[in-house]
Amino acid sequence: MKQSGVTMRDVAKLAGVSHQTVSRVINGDPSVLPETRQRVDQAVGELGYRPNAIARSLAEGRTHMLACFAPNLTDYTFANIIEGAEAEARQCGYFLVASSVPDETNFSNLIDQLVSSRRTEGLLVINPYIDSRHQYINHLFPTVLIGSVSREDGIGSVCLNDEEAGYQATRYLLDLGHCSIACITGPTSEDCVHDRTSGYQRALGEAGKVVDPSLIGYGDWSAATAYRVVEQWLQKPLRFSAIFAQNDSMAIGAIRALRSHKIRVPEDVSVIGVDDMPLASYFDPPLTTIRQDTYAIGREAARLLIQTIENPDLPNSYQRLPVELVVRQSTQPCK
Amino acid sequence: MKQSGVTMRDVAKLAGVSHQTVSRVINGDPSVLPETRQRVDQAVGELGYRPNAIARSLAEGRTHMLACFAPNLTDYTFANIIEGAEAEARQCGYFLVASSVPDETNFSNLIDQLVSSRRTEGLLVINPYIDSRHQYINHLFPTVLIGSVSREDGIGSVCLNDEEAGYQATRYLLDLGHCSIACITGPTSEDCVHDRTSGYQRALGEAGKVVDPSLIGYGDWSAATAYRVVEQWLQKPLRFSAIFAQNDSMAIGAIRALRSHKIRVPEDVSVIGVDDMPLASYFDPPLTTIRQDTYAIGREAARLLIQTIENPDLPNSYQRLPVELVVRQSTQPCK
DNA sequence: ATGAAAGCGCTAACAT
DNA sequence: ATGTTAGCGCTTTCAT
Repeated sequence: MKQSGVTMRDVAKLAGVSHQTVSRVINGDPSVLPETRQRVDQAVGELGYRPNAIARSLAEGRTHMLACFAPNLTDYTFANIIEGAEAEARQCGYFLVASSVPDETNFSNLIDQLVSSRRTEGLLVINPYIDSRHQYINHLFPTVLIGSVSREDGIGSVCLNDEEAGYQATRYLLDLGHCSIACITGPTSEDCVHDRTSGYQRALGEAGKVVDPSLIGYGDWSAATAYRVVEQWLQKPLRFSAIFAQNDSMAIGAIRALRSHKIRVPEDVSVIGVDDMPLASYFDPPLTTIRQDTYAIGREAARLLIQTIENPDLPNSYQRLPVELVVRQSTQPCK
Repeated sequence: MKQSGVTMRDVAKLAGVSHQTVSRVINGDPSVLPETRQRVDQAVGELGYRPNAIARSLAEGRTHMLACFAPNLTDYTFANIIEGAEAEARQCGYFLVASSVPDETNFSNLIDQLVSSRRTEGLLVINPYIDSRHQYINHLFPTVLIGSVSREDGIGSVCLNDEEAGYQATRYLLDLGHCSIACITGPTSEDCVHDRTSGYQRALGEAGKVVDPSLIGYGDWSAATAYRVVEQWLQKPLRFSAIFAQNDSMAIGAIRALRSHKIRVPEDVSVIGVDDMPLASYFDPPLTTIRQDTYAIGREAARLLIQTIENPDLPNSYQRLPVELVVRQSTQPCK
C-alpha cells in the first residue's frame, strides 16, 4: 500500500469542485462549464495529476488489456503476428500482454493468472492445437485462434490459407516441369503442416502423379532438421528434382545439404520455401517462396477479438488470408 | 460495468464465514483453521470463484506488471531480449507488456498510458537514445535501460560489451593477417554502433594502423544497405581484404554484393558479423560472427528492474555482458 | 451544470 | 481464529 500519487479528490479540493466534476473533465463530459473545466485543468497541471488506470478498471469493469499466447516470441512468424496484433490493439485503445507459452502447464497457469483473474478482456492463441492446450480455453471468454481453424463453435480464428500455400508451391514446381517433388514438413502436430501437405498432395494428384511417401520428410521448422532429412535422402541416388520445404528456414537447410553433396541449386534441384522471411532474397541463391503476411494475420486476429469483446452478440467469424508466390532464383525449369 | 463473476462475499456466504476469512484462505494465511479452510475451498470450488486481480491490485497498490518498449518486436535481437525479459518476469510473478515504439510520439503516449497511469510498476527501454525518447523517462519510476548505459544517475542498465565486440571482431581479422579492414556500421544514433566502431578503431590503432574513413560505411542494420555500401566501394578497385559488419544481416548483404562482383568470400574478402542469429551457420559461407546473448540481456534487465521495484533503496547497477567470437567459414587468413 | 452517495472486489488494521 | 470496519481511486446513478 504505497499508492504514491495525487488523486481526483486532491484535484477537486484545489479546484474547489467535487471529485465527480474532476472525473467529468477527465472524461471530456460536455456538460461541464468551460470555466469550471479550466479551473480543473489548472489544478490537474499544478498537481501533476494522472488518472489511476487500475481504479478506473475496477470501477468500469474493463481493463483494456489483451493476452496473446505464442509458443515463443522469437520465431519470425510469431513475432510478426504479435507485432501486428499489438499495433491493432493499441490503435483500438488496448494493450497486449504477449507471453511465451512452451507447454500446457504454462498455458494453464497463464489462463489462470491472466484470463480467469480478469486481468485481460480477451485472448489470442497462436497454434492452439500443438498440444492439448486448447482444452484450457474457456469458451465463455472472448478468444480468437491464430494459425488453426477452431474445432469448436463460438470461437473465431484467423490463419493462412495453408492448403493453398502447399498447392501453389507444388503447382509452380510442376509447371516448371518437375516430375518428382519432395516435401519437407513442419511438426505434424500443427494444423498448417497438415494443410500444406494436403495442398502438396492435391497438386500432385491433379497432375496425375502418385504421392511417394518416401519423398515426404519430417522436420520441425529448423534448418538443422531439413539438413538431416536431405542428407538421409542423399544416401541413395537422387530421386527428385525439386523440394517443397514448408518454411524458409528448412529451405535453407535443404539447400546447404544439397550443396554439401555438390548438388547445385537450382540447376540440379529446385527449392521453394514458405514465409518470405526478411533475408530470403539475400540467401544464395535468393529463395523462391510463398509469402505469408503474418503481420496482417496478427492485425486481423486482434481486430476480430476486439470486435467480439465490444460486440459479443456478433457471430464469430473465421478467416483464411491469401498467399502469394514470390519467384526468385532457387527454382528453375526441370532439365 | 459487467463484472461477470463470483466474488469473495459470495464464497463467504456459502461457506458461512466472513469475506475476510475467504481472503485469508486465498492468500494462504496459516492462522485459518483447517476445517474452516476446507469449507472455504469447497465453496470456492462449487462456485468456481477466481480472485479478481484488478481489485487486488487496487487494494494492494501493486499491479505486478512491467512494460517493455522496443523499437519493434520483430528484429531478432529485440525479440530475444523481450523473450528473456518475459521469462524472468514471469518467474518472479510479473507480466510483461511489450510494445513496439517506433518514435517519440508513441513513446510519450505509452509512458502516459502504461506508466503514469500506474498500470505497470516498472519499465524496460530498449535503445533509449535512438532519439529523444529518453527525455520522457520519469526518473522516479523504476526503469532499466537496455542497449545503452544510462547517461543519468539513478537508472540501471544492461547492455552488450559492444566496444569489446568491435575490438574482438577487428582483432581477429588482424590476427588473420588482414591489413585493410572495412567496417559497415548500424545507425549512428545508436550507442552500440558508436561502441562497436570504437572497438574497431582501437584494434586498428593497437596494430599501428590508421583508420581510413573511406573504409567506414554507414548502414541501418539491414542487408539492403550493406549491399549498397559494398556496391559503392566496388566502384573503385578493391582496397580491403576484410569487412567487419556490425550485425549478421549486413554481413549477408555485404557477402551478396561481393559475390555479385565475382569476389569470393572468404578467398578474396573475409566477412565477420555480430549477433550469431539462428541461421548464421546455414548461410553460404557459414558466417563467422561475434555472438551476443540477447536472451541473457533481457533476463538480466528484468531481474534488475524487479530488484529495483522490490528494493528501491538498492543502488542502481549497470552491466555489460560479455561477447564471444564464433569462427565459421566466412573468414580466412589474408593471402 | 454540479454534487452526494453507493459500489467495483479486494486488502489492511483493528477488534473480538 | 475470525469478524468488522475502512479504505484503494475511480465510475455510475440519482439528486439538486
